[in-house]
Amino acid sequence: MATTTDRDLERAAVLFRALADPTRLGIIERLRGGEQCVCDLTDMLETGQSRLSFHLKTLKDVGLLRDRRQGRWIYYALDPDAIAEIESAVAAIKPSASGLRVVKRCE
Amino acid sequence: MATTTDRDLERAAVLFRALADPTRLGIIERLRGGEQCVCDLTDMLETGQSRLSFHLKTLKDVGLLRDRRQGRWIYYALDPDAIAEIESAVAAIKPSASGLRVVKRCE
DNA sequence: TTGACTCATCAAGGAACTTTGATATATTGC
DNA sequence: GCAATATATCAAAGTTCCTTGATGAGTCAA
Repeated sequence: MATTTDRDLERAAVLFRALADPTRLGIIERLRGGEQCVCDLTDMLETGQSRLSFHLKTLKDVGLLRDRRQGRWIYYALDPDAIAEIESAVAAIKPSASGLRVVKRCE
Repeated sequence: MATTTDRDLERAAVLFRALADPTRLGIIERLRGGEQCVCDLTDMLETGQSRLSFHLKTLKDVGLLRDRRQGRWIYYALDPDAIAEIESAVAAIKPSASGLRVVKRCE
């Protein structure tokens, strides 16, 4: 089991903070089925354009999304590596088997 | 596959926000091995008392920690149910198998 | 090249979160 | 009861995050 450094905690916190918003979770959910252009997301999420753009950038900045321009549209997609990173961050906070017992008390 | 409601997204965002801080992740990491009293956490995390108390409350308020008083000490422990809740929230953002293909384009 | 369209960026205001130091509360031992 | 200890709570200040409306930049078609 690898040890967790301060830098790991920082990175995990950054990822979790990116997920700490219902609008951004809604974006991610809509990208589960594959990439979407911003126009489709705007329709689906019923949100202002600059607001959506802000949240897309937030997710992209931490590596959760990739984007690609095609003509006048820009397509966003989930980055599977970042999703895997989140899964491992969650695995790192799961109680260990030995943790099911009390292992220490103040004397 | 259950559908995700706005309320689910709200709740998931609340959980992720609680995890979006390195100090709180440090607390959780130290509780993986079992419950600890605040005094031990203060020593380990080298942080001010009121600051630690604030973060413990933040984690407890969203259901991630439980506490119990024993004499003059208060012991905190991870709540396994909340950890499971986080795991399912993460599972809900994983790309679906069909999402590996592009399923829709703007025309 | 002009206009329409799609999206990003910027600035300003407001809201939410965090830290700090001071004070309050509960428990224990004397 | 009193003092000491462990922890919570509160208020004030600082910091970060979010929303909104306005503007800018890239692309296409005529």
